[in-house]
Amino acid sequence: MSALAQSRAAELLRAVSYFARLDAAALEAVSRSAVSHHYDRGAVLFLEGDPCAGMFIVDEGRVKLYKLSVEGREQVVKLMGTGEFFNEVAVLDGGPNPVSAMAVRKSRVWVIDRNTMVQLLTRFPALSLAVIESLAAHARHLLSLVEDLSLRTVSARLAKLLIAQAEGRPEAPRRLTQQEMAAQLGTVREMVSRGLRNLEEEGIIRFDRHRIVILDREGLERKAMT
Amino acid sequence: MSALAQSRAAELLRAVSYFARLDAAALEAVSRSAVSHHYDRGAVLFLEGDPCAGMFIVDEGRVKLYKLSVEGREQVVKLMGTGEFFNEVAVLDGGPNPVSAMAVRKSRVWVIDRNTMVQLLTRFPALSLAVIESLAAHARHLLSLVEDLSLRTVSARLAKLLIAQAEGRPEAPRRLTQQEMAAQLGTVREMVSRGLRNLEEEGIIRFDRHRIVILDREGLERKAMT
DNA sequence: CTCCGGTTGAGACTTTTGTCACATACAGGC
DNA sequence: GCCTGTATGTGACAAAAGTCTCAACCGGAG
Repeated sequence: MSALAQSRAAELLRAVSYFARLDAAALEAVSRSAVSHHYDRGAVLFLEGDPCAGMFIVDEGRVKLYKLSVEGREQVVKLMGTGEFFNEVAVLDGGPNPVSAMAVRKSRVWVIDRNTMVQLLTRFPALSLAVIESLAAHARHLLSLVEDLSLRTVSARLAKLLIAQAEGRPEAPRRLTQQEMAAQLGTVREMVSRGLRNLEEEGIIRFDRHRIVILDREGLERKAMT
Repeated sequence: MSALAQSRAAELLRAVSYFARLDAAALEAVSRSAVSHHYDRGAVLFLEGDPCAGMFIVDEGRVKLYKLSVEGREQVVKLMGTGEFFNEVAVLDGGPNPVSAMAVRKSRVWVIDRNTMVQLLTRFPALSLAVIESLAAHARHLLSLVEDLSLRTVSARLAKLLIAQAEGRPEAPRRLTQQEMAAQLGTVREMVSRGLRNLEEEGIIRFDRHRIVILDREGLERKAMT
């Protein structure tokens, strides 16, 4: 938890996609306000319902935003990677954090407290545009999640996830455990296990020592729509 | 589809909550750009997947934003009333409309096409703040919808809906059909019928000639959390 | 008053999803 | 190689949600 050296901060921030269009003054102001935090895998950044924890920007690592049911089932809302904002909603409306956040691996983030962020937004209109873009992307993602949860079966959601994983990075085979997939799909591990088994029996996927190989992309896409 | 007389438009816009803080110049610019449309009950304003239909502001009436499954089941995403924005997401990211929109009763709306809206946003930073607020509210609502769909039973969602209806307007008894409730809850009419029946048997609600009366608010809230 | 469309109540049944309980299987650490 | 914690496969069930079908009800329009 240390203030960033100015030049270093500005340089890092420039790499953040949403900040790309900001002028030097704005960048400098943002970097002066940001505090860098570090979290180990599994560390909780903040909890849903707590007072606004401020604006977060991922520098490096991976953070999951999630909700828990009373019985302890987890729904992952979104995974945030380098250069992405999160918790804008609480910052902007002043309400409590709408979700919980946990590092899924060693991560470094910048935090800007709510008051500071609000001032920055009024001083630098270009920053507003950056936040608007981030919010719009967030909203579009949530709408698609609502559609999936309400109108698609678990197997269809699973097929979609496999497709997304595949095109996300053809190389970086960050393999998810079935438990992680289940949390993203809003179901339980067993359903994922059975879903994968079915896809394998139908010849749509194949397992190469625990890595999933897509044999029939067409078929998978067909599954994904229903 | 007619351009608004300037003074009238500005006056109406001033009543829109999100525009409350705008100065006269901004209001004037917005009103000059807005075109008023009228839709009868059941009319479709735009469809999901079509190219951005522009920014919409409800003047009067009620518009539902919804998604349809391939089998035709409907999930209502949000109901928009007087003074609320919608379709900001498509306007801001330039993508297709993320949902469909239909008037649930005779409605009048203002429409601002995407290019115009983008120009307005850069010219009037205060307008950006208004859009940000609207987006944040939208996102918070969607997060709660995701939570409900993924982590709550249909009966819990129903209980929540009854509570929301009750405090929405204690007087205006806009009564929903079971079909409409089902579409909001992401389920089918029969489930709503049974859910209501159960609540009645448990003495939590009562029917006063098709109007629902809450007898045990506590009990209802208990149902709503599980 | 009567007819008619939209709405509601209900039973029987199917499908989907989630739970429980174990048996393997696998990857490192030692 | 042997342990051990995590990850996975699976069957048997239980519960939740959805489908199908029909009867009954209700509130205007004519």
